[in-house]
Amino acid sequence: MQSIVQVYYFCPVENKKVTIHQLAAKLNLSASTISRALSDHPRIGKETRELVKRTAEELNYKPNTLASNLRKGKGKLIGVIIPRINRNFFSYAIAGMESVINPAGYSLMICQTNENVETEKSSFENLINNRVDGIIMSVSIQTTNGDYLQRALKQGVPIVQFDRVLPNIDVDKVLNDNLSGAYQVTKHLLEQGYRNIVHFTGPLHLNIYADRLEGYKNAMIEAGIEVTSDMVFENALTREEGERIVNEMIAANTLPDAIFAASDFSALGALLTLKKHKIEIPGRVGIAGFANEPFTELTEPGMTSVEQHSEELGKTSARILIDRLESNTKRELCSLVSFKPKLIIRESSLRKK
Amino acid sequence: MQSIVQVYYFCPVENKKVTIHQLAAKLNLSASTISRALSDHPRIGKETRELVKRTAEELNYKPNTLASNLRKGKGKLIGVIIPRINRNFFSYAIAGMESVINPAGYSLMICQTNENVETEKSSFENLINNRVDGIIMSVSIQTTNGDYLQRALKQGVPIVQFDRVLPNIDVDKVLNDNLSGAYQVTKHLLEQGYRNIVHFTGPLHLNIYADRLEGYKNAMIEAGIEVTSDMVFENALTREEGERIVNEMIAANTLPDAIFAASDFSALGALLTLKKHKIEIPGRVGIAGFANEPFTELTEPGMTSVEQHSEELGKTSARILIDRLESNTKRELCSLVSFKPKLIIRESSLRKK
DNA sequence: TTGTAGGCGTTATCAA
DNA sequence: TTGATAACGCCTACAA
Repeated sequence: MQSIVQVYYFCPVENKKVTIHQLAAKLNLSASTISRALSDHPRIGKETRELVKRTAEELNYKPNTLASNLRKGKGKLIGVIIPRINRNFFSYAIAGMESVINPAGYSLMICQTNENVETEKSSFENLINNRVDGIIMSVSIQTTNGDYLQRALKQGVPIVQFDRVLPNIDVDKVLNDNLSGAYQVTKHLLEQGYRNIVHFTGPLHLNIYADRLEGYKNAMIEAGIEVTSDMVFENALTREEGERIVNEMIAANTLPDAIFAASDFSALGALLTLKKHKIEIPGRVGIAGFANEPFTELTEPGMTSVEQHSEELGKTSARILIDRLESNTKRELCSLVSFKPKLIIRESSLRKK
Repeated sequence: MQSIVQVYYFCPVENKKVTIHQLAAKLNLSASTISRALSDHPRIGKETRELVKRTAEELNYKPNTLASNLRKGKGKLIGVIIPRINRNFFSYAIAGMESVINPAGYSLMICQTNENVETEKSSFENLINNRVDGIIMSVSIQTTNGDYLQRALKQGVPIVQFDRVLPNIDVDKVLNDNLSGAYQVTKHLLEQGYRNIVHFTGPLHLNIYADRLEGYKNAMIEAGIEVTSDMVFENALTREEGERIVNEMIAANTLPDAIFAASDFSALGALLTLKKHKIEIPGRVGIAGFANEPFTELTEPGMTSVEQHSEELGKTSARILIDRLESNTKRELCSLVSFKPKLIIRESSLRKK
């Protein structure tokens, strides 16, 4: 990689800041009249309004949202905190939020934590200090408790948690039914004749991984299979971990019948490693992931996974928040919405054809 | 998909907003003293400062950034406008920006336009009205001119354009050398013995597609091959378009030797369609994309593409902007930085082994 | 229909 | 070291 730097001519700056007072002076009106004209207040002459708007345009007036929000006490702004914006699940969730929030006249302030709890806290503070109307969030992998949220809650800033949520905190929550998703996957694997099914999971303080583990266990127990601790791999979310674990299994000659990973990425690592070693999928080992990342459709064999309706989750989260913001009556209840995810069966787990 | 709704108990709100005046009253100090204490002003007693900070903590005081920014005239906030946050290129560019901007004490306000020029304009207005210190942006596919930027520029809000930039607008620019990237790809295909190479491209008013087309043409001409208009497909950026075009080629029996797509997605559509028809890649048709999306590594055969160093682009854009913000001397020049992208050769174009 | 006055929460200036 | 005052730009009673 190489970088070249060139320079060229520049457009000069006129540094005059136009306010409603400038407009007022120019038009021999009062600032309040300008304010009313610009905000389509009813009590104003039609001609005045148009004159003001025209002049504002000419002078390149830009309303100062800061001042306006400060004065009004609030400003149609919603904060979003998520672990990563480049995860399919989250980016579609954001698209869903936008589709609800923008038409309602709000804007979004998006923060990503990169799975870092300190970043999460400071983003949260930042949003609160910027006086957002509400916050929609999904916690990082490192986050174990929500004490830092409590104080904001008391201040009356509504929070909606989605997907990865914290226990013991009374806010609206929008979830996937991870237990059901994992149960569906595991049951499917069992139906395909796999018996010794292992599970790749993540930090179990996070609801999503705890629930997926639970769903897996439920299906196994239902099939009369005991789940022992050596069947559950806890730090197994990344492609690299998936590769590492499968390599170890191959070396130790302990390959299971099937792998159900709580992450598509570790499932990918497993799949690629098995392929590299010419181990047949789904014949010798079946594979299933979770989240239906776009690449699951492209691997060979295609990877069985679980679709989580992320856009719907985003929409619902946004609707609940806006509902709370716009209903003046203070409600005493929180809602808990849960979406049932959908098993997407592909060849990686289809032993019986 | 199904959704269940439940409700449960709720945590009540204490709706008292704490300001520096509350703190002042409580401590029998003046608001200015509180302000100074909280912002670590030098002219303040150590004990007072600690007392104030402790009390602020106790009362759950949150500084009002709006008020502070309004008063100070500015607020350590940088706006980012991009087409889509879930494109690998852009999400890594953002990661790069964050890595520079956060340590410098700024925050990011991220807006995605979904390739819609109206959304782009309103996001832009919104950022300006929120008095961001500067804006880093990449325009949408629909954007053909930057008139709406000019007025903001005159107001002195610095703008850095990256990747997809507009001509005739004097701002700092950070680019990929798309011409070089496309030239490298095409030359590589030629070296592999492909002759009849077609090009999938996008709207040619966008620098990135115009430049890639140019690079492709340069290499072809250099090899003594004339590029005729039927060799260039203009609306060919999506997977669906890639599929459609290749299907038509197959039906019309006009398959080329190789396809160089300006987008990995249309290259993917082409690749999958060829595979479906059992047309050999790279034997019968060679394929190359652009952007090195993660899936290019996973297709079979792996897809040749071009890595664009998006994180570096993001970092550089951020550095240039911050530099401009923090250098008090007004500079008369804009910089133009260009990164040379890197050809990533995979099997989809490797006819000679 | 328009103007006046005051304040949103903070900080900078000046004085004490 | 601290306090009083004014102002950032806007909005909203209230008065005219």
